[in-house]
Amino acid sequence: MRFVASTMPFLRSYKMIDQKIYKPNIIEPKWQERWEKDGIYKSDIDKNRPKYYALTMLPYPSGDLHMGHWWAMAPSDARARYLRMKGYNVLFPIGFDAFGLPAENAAISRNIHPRKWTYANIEKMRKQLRSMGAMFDWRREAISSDPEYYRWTEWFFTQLHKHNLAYRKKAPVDWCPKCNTTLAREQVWGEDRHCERCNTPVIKKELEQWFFRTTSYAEELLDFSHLDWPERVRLLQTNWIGRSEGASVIFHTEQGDPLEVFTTRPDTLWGATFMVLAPEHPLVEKLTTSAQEAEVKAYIAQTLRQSEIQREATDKEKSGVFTGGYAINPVNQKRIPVWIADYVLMTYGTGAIMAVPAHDQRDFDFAIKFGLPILPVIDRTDGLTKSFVSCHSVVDGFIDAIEKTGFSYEENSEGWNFTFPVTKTDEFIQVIKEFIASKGWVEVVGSKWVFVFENEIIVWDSVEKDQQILKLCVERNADAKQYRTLMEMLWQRPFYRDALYHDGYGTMINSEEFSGTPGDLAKEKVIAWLQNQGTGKGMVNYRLRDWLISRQRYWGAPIPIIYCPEHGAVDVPEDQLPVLLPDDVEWKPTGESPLKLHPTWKNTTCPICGKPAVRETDTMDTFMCSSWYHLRYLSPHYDKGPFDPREYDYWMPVDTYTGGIEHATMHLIYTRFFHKACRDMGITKGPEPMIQLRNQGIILGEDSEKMSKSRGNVVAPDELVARYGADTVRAYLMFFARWDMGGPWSSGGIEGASRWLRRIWTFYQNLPKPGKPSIETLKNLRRKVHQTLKQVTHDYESFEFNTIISGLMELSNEMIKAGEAGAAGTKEWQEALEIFILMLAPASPHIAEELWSVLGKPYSIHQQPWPEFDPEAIIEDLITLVVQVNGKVRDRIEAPVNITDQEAKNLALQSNTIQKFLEGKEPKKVIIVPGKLVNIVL
RNA sequence: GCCGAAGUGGCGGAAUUGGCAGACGCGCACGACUCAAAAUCGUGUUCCUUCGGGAGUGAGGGUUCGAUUCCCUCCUUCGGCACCA
Repeated sequence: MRFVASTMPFLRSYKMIDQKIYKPNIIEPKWQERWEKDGIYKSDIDKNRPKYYALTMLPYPSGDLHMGHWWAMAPSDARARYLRMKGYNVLFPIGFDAFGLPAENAAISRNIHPRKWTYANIEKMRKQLRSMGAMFDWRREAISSDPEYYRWTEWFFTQLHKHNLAYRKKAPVDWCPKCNTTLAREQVWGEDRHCERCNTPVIKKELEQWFFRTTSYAEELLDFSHLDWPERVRLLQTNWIGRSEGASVIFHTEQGDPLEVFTTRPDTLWGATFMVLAPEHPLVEKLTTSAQEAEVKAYIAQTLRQSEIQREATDKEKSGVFTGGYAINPVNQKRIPVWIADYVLMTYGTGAIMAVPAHDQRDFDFAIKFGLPILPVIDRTDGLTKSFVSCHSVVDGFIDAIEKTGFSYEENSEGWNFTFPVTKTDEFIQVIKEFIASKGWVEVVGSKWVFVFENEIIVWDSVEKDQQILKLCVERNADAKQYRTLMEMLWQRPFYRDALYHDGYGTMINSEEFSGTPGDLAKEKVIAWLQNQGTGKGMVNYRLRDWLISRQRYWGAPIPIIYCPEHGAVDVPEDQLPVLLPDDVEWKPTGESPLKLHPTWKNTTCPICGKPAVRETDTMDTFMCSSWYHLRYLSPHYDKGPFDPREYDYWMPVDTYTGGIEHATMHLIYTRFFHKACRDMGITKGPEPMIQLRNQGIILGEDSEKMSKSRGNVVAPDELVARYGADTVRAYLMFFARWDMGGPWSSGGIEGASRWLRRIWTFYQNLPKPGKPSIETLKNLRRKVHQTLKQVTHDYESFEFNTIISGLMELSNEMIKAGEAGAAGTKEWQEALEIFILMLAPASPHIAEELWSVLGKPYSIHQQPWPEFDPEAIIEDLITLVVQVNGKVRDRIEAPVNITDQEAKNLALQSNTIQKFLEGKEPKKVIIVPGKLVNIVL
């Protein structure tokens, strides 16, 4: 009895038994029953009408329909209803994504069977869904945990396996210790790599698991040309798939083993001064010399341990060890050391890299830390050139001389910092040469790399020169002894830092015959050359991984595989599908599938040889179920295949798919992969499963935080429906925010929507008496009606639900005013009454049906055609001519709509208000926007 | 760090193409009805003002007769990715 005070109007209305008071709790169930009985929302194949498949993401049966479901579904339903009125044969189905962990967790904590828990929840949610008054065709309801459904989930697995798109491999996989199962990469979130469902940090486990070859479709998944999807989702998917173009280059170890690397920068090959392998790389053992063995083994052990306890995100410091082994750089035959480091991942590329420290930030950090040689091989594109001149390096008179030549500098206690364009380098060196002290040197860095000594000028253009120059420096200043490379020495001077490293595409330098190749051609030229030499080739790499689908849980579709000692992994024959889940299992979380611990379930015989064999005991990721539910809706009870091909040919593809953005890199990639794989197996047709996608935003609690039970900010739709009625909740949800944005809930706002519907109700129940309206009144009324119709039609097409309701609110305000002005009883009046209710029908279907019948119109409003606006009617005959002086609005003049520019100008100049602002001056210029505005420039 | 989106009254938000900023609603104030309250209806509501006006769409600059809208720089918030070679 929380709402005693506010339910008062309803309570009173019961007592008064007054038909004229709006009672949504009476009319809503009444119409829902009638619609159900008459079957007005049955969607059957009808080749005479254009089809429209409107799909909303299916809910998980958690047991409660929350505000997010309403926010996602109610406006989608309104739009589906609008399309139906537009003449489409609309399919708007519903079902349940009914497999999954929460059911099993409930079983563990409350000792209820997952099936019982799930189906009780479904029953409850069906009731809640019905209260929404949506046009779901319940005959097409599909539940993924029904054997008649998962029979086909298993069947799809078998098909994928037969076509080599499903495979089994041992791999380090992400494991959630709380959910006691493996997770797909997409289900691991955040910096601390936690489980998407329960937030527990995941650990790595080495397990034999089933995968789908999503990577085979990486390139095609990047093609969105057949899709009308939000840019945001396309971008998320594009980044997730992570295409990078480059080359595969084959290095060789000194012992002669090929060592393949992937690089996006083949143009930097001459700057590859060392190599780094992932600690798990197969060649590590062979490369490691006995002297380095202990260190290497310790490092490998450390990284393995680290990956289990999670690498600290704060620990960005590079680590690694030298193997003692060397490789040969194939472009210049130079011998370069091979290291191992955990910044190279075994799971990307080949698990080995060529390190180009001068042009890759990570390699640079690594080289600086371990004193490895760094050689710039790409010219800077910004021409940044720097030189620090110590006062000990030059003799008296230097600074006067350099000033005379026009160089500017910053002075500090040690000397002078120069920054100048690369074109002035020679001039700079000339002056330095003249004033260089015998125990000094001066270096130029950035766009040129030159060291000036008393007797010679040395250009730093090779790794050999690095050491040679360093030696000369040490001779002059013993402090330099501590540095292993020139770059390490230069790095100590903060002034230089921004000039030492860059990763831009500039002209190649220090690269033998390729030196001088411009940056925009460098990559392709080197790739062509590598290909010619047989040492490499162009290659594309993707960040996307294959989809790990094994789950060590009970409540999912079993993976239909039998392991035979003789024949290996054998598919369960199609006529034996589905592999049914046993009912009697132990829930205790052990880290093994409960199916594995069942005493008999896994024992079977090999379909090939008939000898004893065991079943796969893992179940499938539930994203597998949701990858094809849009197909099961077409014929949920069909038993000759996953779907009835006649239904498929009529309804597919999905025309509009609505749901949350959180699925961008999970469900929405999986379902596209699934469709394309099925297409290649001859099961589905067309390039894509869902043509148009629109995402709703998220509704937050009133405190602007995510709704959650623990926060106590959950707004329950059931309570709102009981208090205000579904029509009000629907209208308010459409009104209160942009659908694609969402935002914090406002309990005050819904009162506004409630008032509005009550006002409409009262208005239609007590229509004003006919009067003597002016022609103007009627014309204005009709204009407003048709303008609103045009706008609302447009807004339904483009998912702008909030302006649909505000437009209808405006119109209803106008209609009330027109009624007061005596418009009742005219044909314009009647038209307004009807069109308004027709436009309201998709948003608030029950009140619309009731008021439609009050108008004496035939049942059902939801089978009426959407009205067409009259282009003649929307034309204004008076415009407000805005008159500006110097861009500021100074006057507004009513003028006929067809006013000429000259007339508009005259009218503006004649206005008394404007005269005042002109102050007798002659306008310099008059800008006229026809029918809108005059701007007088003084 | 990289990529992306968004910043408009007290609040949610509106503004077809660069052309009247703040539609519609909430809230608030005042008034009507009422013994009273609720509900309902009406009026007002960006800020400042010397009542002439002036300022104003995160901040600063630019293009333009004219910028919430286009361009540049920056700030804040949110989302995604994060040693991806």
